Amino acid sequence: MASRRHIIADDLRTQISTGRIKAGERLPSEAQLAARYAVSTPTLRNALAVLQGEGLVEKIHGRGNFVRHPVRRITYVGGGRRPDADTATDAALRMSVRTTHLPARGDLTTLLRVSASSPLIEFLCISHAETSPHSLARIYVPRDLAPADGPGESAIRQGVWARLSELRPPLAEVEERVSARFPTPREAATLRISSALPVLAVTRVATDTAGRVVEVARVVLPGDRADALFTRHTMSGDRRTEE
Amino acid sequence: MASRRHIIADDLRTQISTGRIKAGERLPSEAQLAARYAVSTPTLRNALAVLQGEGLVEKIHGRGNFVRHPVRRITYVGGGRRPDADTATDAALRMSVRTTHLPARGDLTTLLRVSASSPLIEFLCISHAETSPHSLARIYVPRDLAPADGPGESAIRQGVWARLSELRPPLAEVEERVSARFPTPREAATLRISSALPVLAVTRVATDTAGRVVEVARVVLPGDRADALFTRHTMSGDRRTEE
DNA sequence: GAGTGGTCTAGACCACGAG
DNA sequence: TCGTGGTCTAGACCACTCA
Repeated sequence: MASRRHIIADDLRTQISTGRIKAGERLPSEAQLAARYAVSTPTLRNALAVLQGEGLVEKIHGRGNFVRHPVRRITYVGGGRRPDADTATDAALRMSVRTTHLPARGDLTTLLRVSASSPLIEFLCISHAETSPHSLARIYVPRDLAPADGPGESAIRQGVWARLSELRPPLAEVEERVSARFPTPREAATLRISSALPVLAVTRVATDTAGRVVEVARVVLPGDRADALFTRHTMSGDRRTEE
Repeated sequence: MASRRHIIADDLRTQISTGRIKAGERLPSEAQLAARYAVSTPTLRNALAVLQGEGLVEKIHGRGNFVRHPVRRITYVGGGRRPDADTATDAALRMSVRTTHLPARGDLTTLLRVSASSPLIEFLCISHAETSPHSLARIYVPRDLAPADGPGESAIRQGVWARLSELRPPLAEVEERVSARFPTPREAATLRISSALPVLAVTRVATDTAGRVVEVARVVLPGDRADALFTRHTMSGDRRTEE
């Protein structure tokens, strides 16, 4: 029942958790490890894939396999009107934003409840922490809701979200659909992760009190270093609808 | 940039979406497909893994690869006090429940905020729809909150959740942490999915108005056929705490 | 038992990163 | 250039399903 990859993964896992291999250290090369465990390279790579999925090991092409620092987990906080995944703690993450004008098409027309070719603005946000990118968000807003084109990239960070929050009727509903899947080749390249590692994908639809969809966001987070957190406070006396 | 597996996956995907291969149909055997595309079996299997991850194809050991019916998606509804993942629509899913008494240990002590070895009850819930199992939930409740042992399995469905809902102070907070990861070998065997397919894992912590943790649930859903849905209604005039 | 997928082998060749 | 990981090959053998 226990396949070889799991036996090897278990062995390496205990070596990591007991500190025999320390965080940040490089593992021996895959060829060396394959020789040590007397398995072929694909099998050894499968064992490493298990550890990657657990967030214990990070592969870097051309350099080697590294033991991950266990702390580095991102938390996407749901239910809000945040532009992007935020770490709960440090705000010291750089974020790059690229703005694109485009017509509505495909799923977006359904989600935003607009007609095809309706003008949209896409904000493509990539946040980095330290060296590696770690979240990708594509945010779509009907163009008439977006701020004027003038201010340029730098103003977006405080600009768009503040305006959407304050100049518009408050949001009535935020709906977030979360799924676990593999990244598209495009997403894998952008996030610099293996396309064999699962990602957490969040599709967020925000509706204002008038029932208009004011924002659709597609957030992709690497599964090995991110969680999504949803909290619901039930006021006392508030009977939740049981349906 | 386009690897062979993706080229093959793209070809099969269009054959499926254009209806040349219909839902429910069996694909040719992997050996036949490998011969047709002139690749080795591992490469062809990688191509099928891509489609599996997209939820288009389901492998059944000893039988073949089948085109999935696109409708069959489960939705886990967050924020509630539901025992398990429910389909939004049909209640025609069988669920088996196994009850186990066990002492608190590991993460559970932290999550439930009880001391180690504190008595717990575990409800292991497996829900089936049609032929295949499609969700696994392990629910942990402090033993003094659980109903008397008497009623037996059959009463649990309406029993536990009704009691927890009504006999106790109402829940004050439900916190759900979602992650994308690979299943443990145990989970893969229970859900009858490949251990190479990502799952959506939800850890739900429910707290009552007295601040006591009354339930911890670990829900595992196959990523290729499940989403989690979280909805937040913001009352007009209700300024959400901006952190 | 025949046919299927699941795992593994022992290499090969290509792409990336660093000196 | 050299060592690294990324992808692929052409088989082998085992486990599962069904007749």
